[in-house]
Amino acid sequence: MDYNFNSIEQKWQRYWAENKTFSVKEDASKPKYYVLDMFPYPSGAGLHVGHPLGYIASDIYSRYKRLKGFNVLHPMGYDAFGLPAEQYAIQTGQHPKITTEENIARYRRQLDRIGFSFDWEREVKTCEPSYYKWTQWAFLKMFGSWYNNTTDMAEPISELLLEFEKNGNLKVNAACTETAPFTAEQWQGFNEQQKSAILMNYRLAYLGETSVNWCPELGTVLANDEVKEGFSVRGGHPVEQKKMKQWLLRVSAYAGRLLDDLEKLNWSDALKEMQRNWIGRSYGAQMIFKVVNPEPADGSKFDKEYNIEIFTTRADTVFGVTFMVLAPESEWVEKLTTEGQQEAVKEYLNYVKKKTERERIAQTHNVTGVFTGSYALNPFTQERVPVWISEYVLSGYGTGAIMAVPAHDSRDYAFAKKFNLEIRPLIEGCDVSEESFDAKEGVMINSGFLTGYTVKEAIPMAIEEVEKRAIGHRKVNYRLRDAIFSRQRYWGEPFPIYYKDGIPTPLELTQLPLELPEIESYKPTEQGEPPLARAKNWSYNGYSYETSTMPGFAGSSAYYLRYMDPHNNECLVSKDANHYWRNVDLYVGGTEHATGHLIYSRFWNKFLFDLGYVAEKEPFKKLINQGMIQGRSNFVYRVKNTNTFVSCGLKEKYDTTEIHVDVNMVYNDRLDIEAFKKWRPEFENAEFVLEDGEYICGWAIEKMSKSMFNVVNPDNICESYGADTLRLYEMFLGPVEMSKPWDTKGIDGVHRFLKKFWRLFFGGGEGTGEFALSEDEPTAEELKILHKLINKVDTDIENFSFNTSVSAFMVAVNELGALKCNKRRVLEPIVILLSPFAPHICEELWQMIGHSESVSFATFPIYHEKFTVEDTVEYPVSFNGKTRFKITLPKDMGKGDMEKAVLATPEAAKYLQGNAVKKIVIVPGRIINIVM
RNA sequence: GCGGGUAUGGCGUAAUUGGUAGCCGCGCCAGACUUAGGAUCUGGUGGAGCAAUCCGUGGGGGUUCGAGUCCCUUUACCCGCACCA
Repeated sequence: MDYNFNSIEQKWQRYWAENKTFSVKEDASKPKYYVLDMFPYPSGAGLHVGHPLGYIASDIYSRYKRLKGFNVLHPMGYDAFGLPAEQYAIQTGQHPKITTEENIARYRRQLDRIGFSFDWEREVKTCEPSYYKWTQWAFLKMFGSWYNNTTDMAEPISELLLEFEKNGNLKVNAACTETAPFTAEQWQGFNEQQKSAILMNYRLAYLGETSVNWCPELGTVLANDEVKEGFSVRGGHPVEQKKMKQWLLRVSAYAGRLLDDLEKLNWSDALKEMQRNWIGRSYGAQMIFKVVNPEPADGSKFDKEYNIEIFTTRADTVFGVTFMVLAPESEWVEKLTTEGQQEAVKEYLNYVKKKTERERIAQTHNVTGVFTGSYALNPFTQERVPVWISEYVLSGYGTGAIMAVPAHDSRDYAFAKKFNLEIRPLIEGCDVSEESFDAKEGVMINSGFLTGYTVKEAIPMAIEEVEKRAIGHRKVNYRLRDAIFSRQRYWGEPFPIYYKDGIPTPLELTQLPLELPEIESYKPTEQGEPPLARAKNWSYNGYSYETSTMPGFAGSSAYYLRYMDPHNNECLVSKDANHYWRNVDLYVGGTEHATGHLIYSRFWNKFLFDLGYVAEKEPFKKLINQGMIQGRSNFVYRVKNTNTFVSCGLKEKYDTTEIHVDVNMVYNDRLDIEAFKKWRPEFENAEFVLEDGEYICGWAIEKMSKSMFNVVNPDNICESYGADTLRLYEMFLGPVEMSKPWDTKGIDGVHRFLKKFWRLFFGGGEGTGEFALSEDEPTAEELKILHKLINKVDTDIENFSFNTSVSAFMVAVNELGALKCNKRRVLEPIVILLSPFAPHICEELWQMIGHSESVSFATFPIYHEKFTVEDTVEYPVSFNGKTRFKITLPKDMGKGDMEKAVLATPEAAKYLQGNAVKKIVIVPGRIINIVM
């Protein structure tokens, strides 16, 4: 009987669906295990062979854990809000919901064909009101919370209100937007608008006027992780900075915890490092520099005293400050610009404003700046230093102002050189004539009380002195900024907020979900308002709703929680379900979410943890980043101005143009000429110059995409080889974490393995006869093969090393084939072992063996060492590290006896040639080395 | 510029974690069945040499009886961040 994978796979996919084989419920009698894939955005292009790589790996792991007796939660869903569907809607007028539903249906068909063990009853789609109700709910919870730095957690804003009424904000230690101090009396005197504005400074989801990444092409703002090198990640359109009022999430409040808790996670070092850099913690001091009146004669501007506050990690270098620099956007700029410098500063600010983000990046080391006319006093030396403005100081980091120490900071150095400012070295023996000395090492000079100390000693001493003199304080700074949370788009979650007399007011929780209204066109309005402004009769008792929608990461931030209890209409996830499933044990997905989704999700989870809604501090315990599968493109070579194509090996002899050719018409780099002629009308009469009667195509590794004609569709692979072969082959290609090009060539080897395996059940590798298993006792040799395999597969799966497991299966099947072994007691356990990798064929064989239940309910076989351990060991014998001969010795022989046995051999005498033995190194079970 | 990673046959990779380098597969070579089919099966396949043997894990150095594995140094490629004070 032949291995008919098509009918087998259809049969079992139907069986799993009908019997709901993979449906799970909370079950206190079993340990839980939660395996999650990053859910896909259902794009119009469908799946290519690269997409399922991670899904296959996680599916193998899920099935394996099930065999090991775990209650496995393994769900799947769709990140269904997003730009492409909306762009399509703008062009065609078709509702994005329709496009999205069509794409989801296609994804589902493709996924089903690969035989995943998802519990589809738990499917979520972020665009459904029953789902985004809980996205909106979380937003309202954030709106209603503030971050208490003293308790280091989020707390309800109602408690903050009580405190305001009692003591004002004087005792409040919050992560908030800078707010002027006020007393209880003052608070009570504020009107509604004022109160609302102040509270906004404290809320975790807040409306703020900030400089945002504005993408004119897309007509929306973008978060920092959605912008790369001045272009939008989606679409690649230019992005500029713009001041706008936007909703933000106070992610920065959690920066410290997001960084510290990273330690406990079982993620790759690379990914953790990426998050560390993104959060960017630096320890230092905040310090005040007094501004002194430079021009007393016309100094009406300076009737007030100003303090410039700066942040530095190098407080030890304060004696080397020779000037100060403000960011162009700094609020001090206006205050400190003197009469005489008005024109120059204005001109400079204009110049900066005109530059786009892209230009600033391109001209990174272009030194520009202007003098304000003002001077500040060095708090340690009382020296007067000039205050400058320059774009190299960023308004978004620290205080937007710096003390410049050109001798020990390369940027300050470049600035000082350009504008001829003093460079004062502070470290013994350093040479600053050519470049600055940035390293934190050496002994301080010219530094008052710090002179003579090393840099390492001086930094904490300087900070201490700053605090003692009350001119500043210790400070930890983060690079992580609050996440911009509104998008001027249609296809996203509406904000459950309306504006009552200009005051942003939340809907009641019971009024959720606030559904996305129907509109006639998906474009922004003529006035440049978001598309939702077009909605008719869409208001709350006449008060207009917020017209922005939430960004893509809103829906994906808590979906792993929703899977635990997807149909609950009362809460995001019930306490029971959450306390059973807790968090994700294994999360599989790409690295591209390192600084986006994976930060937001952790933040979101921590916030819900603070409020007591979830049991765990971290959402994803272990994370595996699957590599990308690249495409392997094929080329044909057309001789210029002709319709003649030359084979790759001959192309140097002609003047040719390289043309991408659809890889589906190429086999082992050999072109199917007939298919090629039919591919495009212009090639119908093409002529060919062949090599050995064949047309050989050129090739290159490129991104897998439609335009390169190198997309390999998993459906086609399933059609011609079967899903089990596809699954095995994707794993066999190499470690899951590694990026690699797809090459269909090698797939035959894996397919052959399955056929060989199948044949074992039909006459022990011999024939194609009837199903025939023997009940005979297995021999020691056969048991050894089996138990070696059990051990190997078990440890390999635990280590996520699937490629080596597949190799181990191949070895075992080859060996059993050579022995013509068709014994049930050997083959039955192997069916179980292989079932996570190739579930369809294993289900079929399992049934043929005589089991009535799915192999998914089998138990993983137990490894017995006694079946694999030999009584004798063959040792390679080396002389001074060079292997010379082999000797077989009993396994339990003592080291002394082994030495004697080795030295007694004629070979030993030959290689020793009378030399004295200095020492014999014996590694039991491994090697014997004789040192002469 | 800073940070992280990788480097092994013609190719994808493996190596019980410091112990016989090259498992498994592709490709290639030979053979079998058939007869020119991108089928199947068997055997061979790191390099040099008739051979014993020698050489081999990007390059150079080191530790060790022994290094693909550990340390130093250097080169190439990949990824992330990038005026972060």
